Order: sequence, then C-alpha cells, then structure tokens
Amino acid sequence: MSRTKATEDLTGAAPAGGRQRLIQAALRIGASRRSLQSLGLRELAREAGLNPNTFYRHFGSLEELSQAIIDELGRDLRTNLRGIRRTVRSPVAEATPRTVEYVFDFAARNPDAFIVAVRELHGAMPGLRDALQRMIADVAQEMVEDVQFLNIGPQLEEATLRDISQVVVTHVFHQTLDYIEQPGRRPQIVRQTVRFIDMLFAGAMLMQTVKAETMAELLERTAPLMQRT
Amino acid sequence: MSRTKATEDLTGAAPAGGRQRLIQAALRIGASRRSLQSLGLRELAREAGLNPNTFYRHFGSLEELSQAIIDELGRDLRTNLRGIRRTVRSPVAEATPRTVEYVFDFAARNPDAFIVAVRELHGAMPGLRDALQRMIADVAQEMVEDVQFLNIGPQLEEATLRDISQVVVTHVFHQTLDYIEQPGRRPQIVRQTVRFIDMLFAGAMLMQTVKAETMAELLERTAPLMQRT
DNA sequence: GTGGTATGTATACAACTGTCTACTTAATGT
DNA sequence: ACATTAAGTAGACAGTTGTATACATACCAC
Repeated sequence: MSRTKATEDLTGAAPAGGRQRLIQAALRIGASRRSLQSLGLRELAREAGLNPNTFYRHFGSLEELSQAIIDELGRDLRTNLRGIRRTVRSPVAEATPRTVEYVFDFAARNPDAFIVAVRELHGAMPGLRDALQRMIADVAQEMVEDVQFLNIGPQLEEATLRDISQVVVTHVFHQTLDYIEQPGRRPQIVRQTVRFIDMLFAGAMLMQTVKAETMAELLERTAPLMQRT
Repeated sequence: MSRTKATEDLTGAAPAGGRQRLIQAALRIGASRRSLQSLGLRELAREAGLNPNTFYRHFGSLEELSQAIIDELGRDLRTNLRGIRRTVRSPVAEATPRTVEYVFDFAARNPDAFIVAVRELHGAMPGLRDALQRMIADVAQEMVEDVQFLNIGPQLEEATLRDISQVVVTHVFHQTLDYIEQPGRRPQIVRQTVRFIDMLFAGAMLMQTVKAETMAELLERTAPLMQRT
C-alpha cells in the first residue's frame, strides 16, 4: 500500500514552491481579469494548480498575499533603479531619458505586476494603497537625491524639488500602463514623458529664478522675454 | 383577497425610481468596498432594497450599469464646467485656481462617483476605461479651447498645448482622490496643484521661446539667466 | 530512529451567487 | 374599455465560495 520512493505520487506533501506559484497565479489573474480584492481563493488555487487549503499555509488573508506581491515588486524596482544610478554618470542631458526608458522597460518586463500595482494604487484595500504610496515616495526621494547629486537645477529649493519629484514619479508610474498596453506608441510615450519632465523642471527653475510665485507674477516679470513672438 | 387601493401592498409593481436606486447603491458599494466588476448582483439589489431580478429590467449586465454611471458623471461634470467657463472672465491670473478649486469642490460633492471613476480608470473593464479616457480627453480639449480663448501663452503650439492639457487634466483627476479623502490637506492640495500647472506652463513657454527641445539645449541657451544664483 | 514542523491533499458543509420561470400591478395608447 | 408594456416580486435551481476537520508526506534536529 505504501509506494516507497514514488515520485509520481499525487497526494501528500510536495515542497514545490507553492507560495511563489500562488503569487504568480495572483498576478496573472489580477492583471487580466479582476482586481486583487475580488480574487477568489478557490479560483486562485485553481490557477496555481493547488488545493484551495494550501493557500492558508502561506498567507492568512488575500490582503497578506497582496502585500507580499507589492513588497517583491518594490524590492526589485528599487534594486534595479540603484543599478542604473551607477550607470548614468553621463551628462545631465542623458539622466532623464535614460531613467525614464529604464523604468518603462522594467515595467514592460514585469507587466502583470505593474498592471496590478497601478490598479491597486487607487483600489479599496488601504494597506495596499499605503504600501504603494510609500514605494512611490521612496522612489521620489531617490530622485531628489539624484537630481541634487547630478547638480541639475541647483537653484531649486529642496521643497520644490520634492514636489516635482513626487509628481514626476507618480506620472511615470501611471504612464507605465500605456507603455505596456500600447507597444506601437512606446517611442512617443517616452518622448512625451521626457518632454513633460523637462518642461516641469524648466518652469520651476524659471519661476524660482524670477522669484515668481504665481502665473501672473511670472508673466509680468518676463513680459519682454515671453512676448517676443 | 384583493385589496382594492392598497398603497401598503408589498408585492407587484411600484414604479419608484428603481434604476436610480440601483445606480446610487452601486456608487455606495463601489466607493466604500470593492470595485464595480466584483459587484454582486444580489448584494447590489439588497443595498438598493430591491429584488435581485429587478436589475434585469434596467440593465443587461453590470458593465452596462457602470457605463450608465460614467455617462451620468460625465454629463454633470461637463455641464458644470461649462458653467464656470462663463463665470471666469477675470484676469488670466484667476483662471487656473478658480477652475482647479471648482473641480475639486465638485469632486468633494460627488465623492462616491469620483472614487469609483478614478478606480475604474485603471480597472479591468475595457469599456469603462475607454469611456473614462474619452471623458478626460474631452475635458482636456475644452481646456485647450479655454486657454486659447483667454489668450494664455499665445506662443504655445497647439500640439504642445494639447499634451499639457492632457497631463494636467489627468493629474487633477487623480488628485481629486486625495482632496476627497484628506480634508485637512485640501488648501495645500489646491496650492500644489495650481503651482504644478503654473510651472508646467512656464516651462513650456520658456522652452518654446528659446526654441529648446531638450533640457541640455535649454540650459545652454539660458545659461546667463539661470546661473544667476 | 523518533518527533516536530512545514507543506500539501481530500472531503464536507453552510452560505451565497447568477439566472430561469411564473406571477402581480401600474401606466399607457388607441 | 381593453390589450400591451414597463416595473416590480417570489421561488427554485445548480454551481461556487470560504472555511473547518482530518489525513499524508518530506525534511530537519537530535
């Protein structure tokens, strides 16, 4: 009755990476079909080719699984971004396009994770949203440090720089979805995104240089320059 | 057996606005709990105080209901935005803050609808996403016309203006969530958003004036101006 | 070897789900 | 006056869900 070394045994424990298979299955379902919170426990196990109860061995709830996904994504992204920071010692002109291209390519290589992440950033699970916002804030902080280190826009106050970075990172994060889903427009998306960042920096530097706080002040003080059309 | 004019009769038809009650119930559930696609037909009917089957009298599917919600929201928003366009004939300096404040207040008055809309913009129902993106594109187009009419930044090429408007409208749309959910930070959110728009316009106008396409070109040609720190 | 722990499976159950069929009533057009 | 249609309810069906209990196997420390 007892098969001694049967590898084809279908019951009993098989210490194959069940945890990872569950995560991958969740990403697959989350990216294509529904949001993570509407994920069915059984549907998930089915997709992963596991018994429904196996889920409980690894996670206490679906939110816990989602957290694990975000953690993993964040870790990967941060690591790779640190990698590119080393690579780009090139002139100031190259910093933005290189970084943007890298993030987009990274997203294109992990499409499911990014689709889920962008979706859950505005989702209904507070824990997940907080985790994602923290991740974005961290990346923005790294961007602040990079900009200061590379000496781009030395005039910029740190507070302004922080605001800009936050907006830029958030925008790029959202743009990854278009980049993933519209392969034909990818070069255009990269171009527009870089241009957007450049314009934002240019505007911030200009307003700071002219010490203008509002649009009206800016137009007053740059009248001779701007009206030269 | 047959009550002749019984108003307290519990069975049979009661032409009360069942359709509207279903929409409101969907908004309530969608805003607080899950995304629209994970909405349960029975759960929805229960929340609306109706029989599950009543749903089929008005909608063929949950996607159809969602479409109705977006249509309604879009109609309201466009109408009100057209209203404010008439009001703000004040100087250029007032156009941006007034519009931003108005949109935020409108969002704060329809929180459920906006929470659902922002969520579904990145959701898994393609029809809904397209409808929302079209709505955003329409609002952006109106913004282009307003900017041209009010003669803000006449130097700007229409293509550039379109790109900027798209980014601005999308950003404001996303920001409504923070505005709704963080009442304490509302003045700050308005200030930061207006400042972001101003900086973006300033940068676009500057780059166009100096005929710079990239950051490097800009820094070259404005070196005497910018380095004056 | 022996016992514990981690990982996996099988089965069972009550609750809930979407949808079908059938019935009731109010409003409406001719 | 009457047939049609729109808008509602009731009840039943099979399928799915989350979870609890019980069992099986691999690995690891000692």
